[in-house]
Amino acid sequence: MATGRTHRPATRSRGIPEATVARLPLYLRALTALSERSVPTVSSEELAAAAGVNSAKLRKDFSYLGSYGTRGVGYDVEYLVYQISRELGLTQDWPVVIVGIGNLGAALANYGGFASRGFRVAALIDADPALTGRTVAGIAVQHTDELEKIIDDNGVSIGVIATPAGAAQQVCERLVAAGVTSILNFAPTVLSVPDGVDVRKVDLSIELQILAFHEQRKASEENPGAGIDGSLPAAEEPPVVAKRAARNQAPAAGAERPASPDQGPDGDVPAVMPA
Amino acid sequence: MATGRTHRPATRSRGIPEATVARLPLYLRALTALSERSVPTVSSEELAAAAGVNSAKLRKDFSYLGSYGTRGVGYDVEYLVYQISRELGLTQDWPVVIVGIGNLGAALANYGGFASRGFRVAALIDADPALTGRTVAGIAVQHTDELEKIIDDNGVSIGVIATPAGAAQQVCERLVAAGVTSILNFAPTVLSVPDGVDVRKVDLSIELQILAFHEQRKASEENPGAGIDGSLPAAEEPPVVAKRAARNQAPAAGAERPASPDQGPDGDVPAVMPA
DNA sequence: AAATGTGAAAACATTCACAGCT
DNA sequence: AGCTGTGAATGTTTTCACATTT
Repeated sequence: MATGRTHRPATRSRGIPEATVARLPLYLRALTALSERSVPTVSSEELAAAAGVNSAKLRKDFSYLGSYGTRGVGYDVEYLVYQISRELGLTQDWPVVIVGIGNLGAALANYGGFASRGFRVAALIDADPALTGRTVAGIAVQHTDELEKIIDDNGVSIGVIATPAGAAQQVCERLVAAGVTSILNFAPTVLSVPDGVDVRKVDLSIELQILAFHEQRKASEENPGAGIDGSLPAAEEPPVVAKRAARNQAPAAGAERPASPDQGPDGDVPAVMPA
Repeated sequence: MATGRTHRPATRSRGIPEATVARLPLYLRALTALSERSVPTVSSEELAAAAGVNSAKLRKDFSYLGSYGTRGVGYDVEYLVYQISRELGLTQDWPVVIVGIGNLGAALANYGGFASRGFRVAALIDADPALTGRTVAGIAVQHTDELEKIIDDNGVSIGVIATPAGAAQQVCERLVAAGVTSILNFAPTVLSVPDGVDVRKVDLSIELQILAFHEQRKASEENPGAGIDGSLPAAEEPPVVAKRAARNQAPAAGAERPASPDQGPDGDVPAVMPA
């Protein structure tokens, strides 16, 4: 998932495994919930259950942070909340800009989780002049022209891209040039960035496709033999396959594609993007 | 059980590694773009670059699907598009329901990538009576009461949850009871589901927190001195390490020794939710 | 000559199982 | 007695490097 792997051991093995880092937010959320209920301590077993992992993994994860538990007792909730927050860098406030205020960008701006927990939406940016000045989630949308100034004025180092795919790379470059070094990309495109810049990607259609894969497998497990086209082209000639043997109900309006067997790049539906 | 007895080599054996499955959509997108430009063949090197991975990994991934390339030449773009689509189950049409039509749900409904590529939004569902009947992305929002009927009538097996966190588990249970076996969860909560049900999670604030972790590390690399050095003490620490972002800083609760759970609520907000 | 497909090695991640602390 | 912290074992993923095929 994480793109851009530019981390070196440098000195001491100060490196927490990436897989562990990815779970820390999960633990933090579970701990925060416990904290709100004034639960003073929690065992690895309980916390693991709340976070949806197993306890051995959790203990191993925590062991990379240090020894923050008490044998025979468990972990002090408040203390652990603080330690993990610190490890994640959430004890400081991160100003964030969101570029692309379409449906998705607006949803992100309204997302409560942003405002809490160390992140602050410093600005909303969009290329559409019709949007600038309008207010979304209590924040005025500013025009793309201002991008560099906004980044600079606010000391922004984290940017969120929620533009159409076609605009993403360009926006990315401007963000990076202006000083942003971490990007959360919602546009369905691969961003190329210089070393030292981190990119994380959230891609709806990829998630759905992964689900479809497993769903299909479930189906064929119950009903083997119903597979599509069992014939295995044992590496024959790569023919211009007549694709999509539509065997299902009619798709919604015009998502069909003409599969002319003779030639033609025939539009495979473009990788569309978020609004 | 069952499964596992592979007759012959060469063919796809059961069990494509999960890491590979997660990359197939990426390859598919890159291939689709090539297809649109009428590029007939592509090498592992080129395709890997377009997908943002390295070529050895790509070849290994493809080797799990079968031998679809031609040595000395590369891969036939159209053919590979078809093979990967088939493997992912995209040669059939998957009806999907979206539950929770707030900001996020609406954004998802409008997301173009949904309609294309084998997915079809079969229904939008929300608990708010004020919304039902209203149209979003050309689809009428229906009330939660209809959930079971909708699932059943449309043969839905994939559900998307975009409700507030508090409602997610309940919605999940109803979806599962009605026959849904794959869930894409946008609510920031851990869903518990019976065996056989797949859940994937998309969590904005987790992604941001992971970025913050790396961002923090970058900052302390340039500006050692006030870093997070794990071997040392907890207690206070001079926040505001970042080069940029010298804005506010967060709470920073006491967190001395793990002992007194007396105080706690430092106005820590709940794990908020979308919509 | 060019590029795939794949064993084998290396790196990384998870799980086990228990010694050691409270 | 209970629960953490961690080496060792196991499993998974990535990378290497090259024989094989066109």
